[in-house]
Amino acid sequence: MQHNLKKINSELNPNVSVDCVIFGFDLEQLTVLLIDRGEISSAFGPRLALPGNLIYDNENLDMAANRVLAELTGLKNIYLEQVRAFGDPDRIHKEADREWLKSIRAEPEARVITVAYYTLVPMSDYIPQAASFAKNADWVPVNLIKELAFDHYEILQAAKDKLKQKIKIQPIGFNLLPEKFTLSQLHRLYESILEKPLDKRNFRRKIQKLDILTSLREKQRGVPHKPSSLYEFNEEKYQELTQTGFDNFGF
Amino acid sequence: MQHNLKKINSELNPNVSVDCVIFGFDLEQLTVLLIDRGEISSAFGPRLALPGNLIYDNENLDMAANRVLAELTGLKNIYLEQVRAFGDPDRIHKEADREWLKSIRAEPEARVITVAYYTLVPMSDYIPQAASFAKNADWVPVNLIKELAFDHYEILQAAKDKLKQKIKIQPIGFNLLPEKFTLSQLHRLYESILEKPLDKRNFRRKIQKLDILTSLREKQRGVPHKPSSLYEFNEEKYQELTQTGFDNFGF
DNA sequence: ATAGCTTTGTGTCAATTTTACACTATCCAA
DNA sequence: TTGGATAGTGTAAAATTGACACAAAGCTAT
Repeated sequence: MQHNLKKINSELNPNVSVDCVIFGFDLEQLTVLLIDRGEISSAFGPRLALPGNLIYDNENLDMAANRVLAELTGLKNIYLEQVRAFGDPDRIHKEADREWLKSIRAEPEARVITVAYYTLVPMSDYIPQAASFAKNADWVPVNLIKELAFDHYEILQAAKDKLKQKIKIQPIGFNLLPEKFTLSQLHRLYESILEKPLDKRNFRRKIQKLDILTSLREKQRGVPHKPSSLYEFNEEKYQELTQTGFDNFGF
Repeated sequence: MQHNLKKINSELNPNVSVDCVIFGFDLEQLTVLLIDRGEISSAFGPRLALPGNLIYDNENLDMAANRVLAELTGLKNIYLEQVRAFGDPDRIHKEADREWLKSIRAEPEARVITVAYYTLVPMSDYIPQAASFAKNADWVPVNLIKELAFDHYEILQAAKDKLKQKIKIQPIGFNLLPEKFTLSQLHRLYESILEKPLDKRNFRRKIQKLDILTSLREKQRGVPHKPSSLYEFNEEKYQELTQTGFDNFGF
């Protein structure tokens, strides 16, 4: 066997990982999919972490993010957008994190930079109980998160910021909702992403003007108040819109 | 000597590099600072590349970008903003690039992901002739660039896009101008960043309303036309503005 | 000195967009 | 039937945008 400077394909690269910030929306608030790392770490610090892992030497970053996400949650073929790279050499400094890495990595002390991705999925795409292979992933309301493993809290904040920006430029929020939804739900969604209240009437007017909603002849049932009508997302118009691009959807 | 899995501090990390997109403005058009790689590569492909290099294992990415920039151009203490990571395993596929790497790197075949940064500097901060240590860096008008080494052309485009976005949200363009400048120069700057014409009167109106310019009692001299008055950038007001944040500076 | 070239600097009006704001309608539960 | 909850709706004032043209000031060449 020769000098092994040139790495074999399909070998893990000990220096580069990807982490995924998967946003959901429970119709009340923004949530994010986190991995419970279990007892090993709980004695020291936060049990929760973003789904992430080292990349292989022969895969590009986008593919790696997709693979890791699939491995940890079963979510497949999700379009993930890059947030940015995080590369503080000290980003893994908590004792619990070091311990945990020892249990799962060949080179736990290697310096790792990570590339963060984010995306939006309907929460129904991932249901914890049903995902047997999932390593204890679960949705957690973003507001309740006070700390995470490694520098994942910082990553989460960066992803939130990116999302805030993005939603002003593209109508991405729809990815978070079920097929049929109400304008109020959409309204709450925007408010929880932007973290500020939006005037109801003005919001509705603005959304309607985008002309990407199809009003269904259907209403909510069983709610203890006036039922709201349901809408669908008009994919065709949406495509047009993102093609031509619209500069300003400022809230 | 022991098994050397744990890397020594201050060792180059063969897997991670940084590249810097340094924008300037020659009062006519947007420019970018490129390194001439010289004859070694010219037989095969583009001689020009972004300033960049591998990071050390013990430095964070932002610091690495700053160090590399200083080493290659002498520019110091520049605030660099991250664009994103680029990690296609095939991003170094041109023959010329491989040859060049062999001449400067210990592990030329290692898979490298790179983290791109960008910033804006007044062109007067870097003057090629004066920089003896600089490895043939020079300003090149962005419009003239058709190809670059590695995937640097793609990186440049991504940096341009980021800049376009950013300038709609923050008045960063001022970093590119000399201390005293005219509104026409600022106008041209915005046009060349946004790559579209802007109505002169409307532009001026909008800028003035920001209230971050101080009109000097001074005019251009020696120009073969009506001299324009010079302005200074009012740092105090600017700070206020970025603090409070302004959502919409849409052109 | 003057004619010609070049760029600066300025205002208005119409159309659009934004903001602020309050009451009735509809369903369920008690 | 009443009370509680949320849905749904319009308008007027203010601010912003977009389109557009001409006189003023300096230099140069004659």
